[in-house]
Amino acid sequence: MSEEKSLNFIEEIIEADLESGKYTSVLTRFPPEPNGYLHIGHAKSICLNFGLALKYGGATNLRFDDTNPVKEETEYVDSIKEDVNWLGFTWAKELYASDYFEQLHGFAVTLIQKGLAYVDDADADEIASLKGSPTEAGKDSPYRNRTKEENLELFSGMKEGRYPDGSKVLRAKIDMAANNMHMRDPIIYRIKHAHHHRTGDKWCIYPMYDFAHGQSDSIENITHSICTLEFIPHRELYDWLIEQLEIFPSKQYEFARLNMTYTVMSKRKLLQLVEEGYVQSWDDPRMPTISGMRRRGFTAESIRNFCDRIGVAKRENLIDVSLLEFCVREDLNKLASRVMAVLDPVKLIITNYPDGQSEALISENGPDESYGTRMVPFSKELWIEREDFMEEPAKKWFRLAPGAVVRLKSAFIVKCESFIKDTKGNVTEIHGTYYPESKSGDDTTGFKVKGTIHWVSAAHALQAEVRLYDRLFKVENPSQEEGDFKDYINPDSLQVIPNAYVEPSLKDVGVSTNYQFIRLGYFCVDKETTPEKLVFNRTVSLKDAWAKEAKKG
RNA sequence: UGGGUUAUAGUGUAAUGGUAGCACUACAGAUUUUGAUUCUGUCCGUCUAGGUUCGAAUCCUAGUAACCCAACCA
Repeated sequence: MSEEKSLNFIEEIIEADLESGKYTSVLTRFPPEPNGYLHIGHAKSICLNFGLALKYGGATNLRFDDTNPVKEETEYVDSIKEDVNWLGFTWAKELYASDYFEQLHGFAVTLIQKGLAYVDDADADEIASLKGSPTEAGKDSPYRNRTKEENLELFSGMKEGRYPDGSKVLRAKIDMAANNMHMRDPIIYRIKHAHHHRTGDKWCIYPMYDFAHGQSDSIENITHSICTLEFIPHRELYDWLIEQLEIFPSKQYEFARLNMTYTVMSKRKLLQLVEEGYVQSWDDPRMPTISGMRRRGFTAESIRNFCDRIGVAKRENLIDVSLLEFCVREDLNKLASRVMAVLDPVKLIITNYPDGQSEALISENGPDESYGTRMVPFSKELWIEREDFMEEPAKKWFRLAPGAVVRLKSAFIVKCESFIKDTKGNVTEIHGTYYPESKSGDDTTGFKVKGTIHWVSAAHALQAEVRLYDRLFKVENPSQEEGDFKDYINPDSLQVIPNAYVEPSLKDVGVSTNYQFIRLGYFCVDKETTPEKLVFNRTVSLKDAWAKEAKKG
């Protein structure tokens, strides 16, 4: 009696296709161009394509759409494979559109032989001007009526490298007056004397997207070819080519791409951020790239859950990043061990605790026994969070203040007796006394304290660099603002704390392990951590009810 | 101004002629040795105007708004 989850529109199509017997199984594909790193928008597509195959017992190919050699690189191929894998998906076949160059060339020859394609000598500007406009029909190219023989000869010359880049193209012969601009004799092959990351210098003509994508789908017998909304106008051409070529009829379906608040989601813009140094790399933890989010400490599980929750439909959307943060906290809450770290330290001296003494206290690693426990050293001098002390306590303040009492997590109850300030008025030391009978788990005092704060023993603490990340942009939708999207970058998206203190149990941590720094947030070990220097990334803060309360004034 | 696509709480997404539901957010409360988690509750919605129907988010008509299309990019 599981609750039936409603189907998205693509699932409805698939179920209808399966039921009618049109197909007996589904084959999808994820078709990235290897010209950039994958981002959370791709994750939506990956989860959709692979998820559909998983749900309906089919398979998914990973196919690189590598038809433009000047933009594509092996580095990107490698990162894409790593990201898809990390997200938890396994492709049936690793394929490349370039694997089909020979067949694709054959298809082009077929089209010419059928009188459905011609070689055009016009240059880019001429072709564009003859194309007309959305409200105005195009005009035929003067080369449109060449004979099949002439076209065959010319196309063969193109292939053999007899012509320079841009001097000729092969166009499908469809309808220069079509309402759909993509049907006005689209270019299907162009000359590029460029080195291809896989085929090397074998080719100097390359198919355009429209003459590669659908044909590759068809060659692979893809049943449901799922892409984003902006390809809707391409579908007519997609179907036309398959029909004229008389090949396997793959079908294209379009869904709305993901947009998310406070970030940008185009490879072009992300590339700019990297190249112009607004972020340090594609995997900068502020980036919405999969590698950036991974480095930031997001889990694959949480990203999959997010993609599940945002749904699949055809309307434009702008997802609130707080949903992603919710998914991340939800998963990390289950899996992260709790430890103590102090980011903005101020010293707390327990005046009635013996000098030079220390003791190991048992602390739970999580909310229940399954997380286990660890030992944490306690001593006379502790670091606590500056923010946890208020000289003149606000209303509803549960933390430290002159005369106030708090529990030190997993340790003792302390009472603040006094504090010292420097000449600038900054608190430099807080003095307090502790109640020896109030030891955590063994408290016989009967005191009820409202607040519990975290701490680390000054003598035992480890120094660490902690990097706090905030949203990359100051506005919800930077792409829709006036002017350049880069004008809206948040200058405070990265705050580095060079000398935070963390408890000694973190001495030999493994890169990318997730922790909860109690009361502060989820953090993970950055790849730049060395035996000499610990580096943590804040994945996401904890929800902070006090911050809200404080804002009210 | 041609063609295409889409309109349901603040944000997403269901309801396929029959009680407008779910999640996030926001707000309020309970529990809490994390002001976390957990739990409970509250606010808020069918683009507009007509029509068909016992009954319309859903069907019809006319509007309106948003997005996409004129790269030898994908």
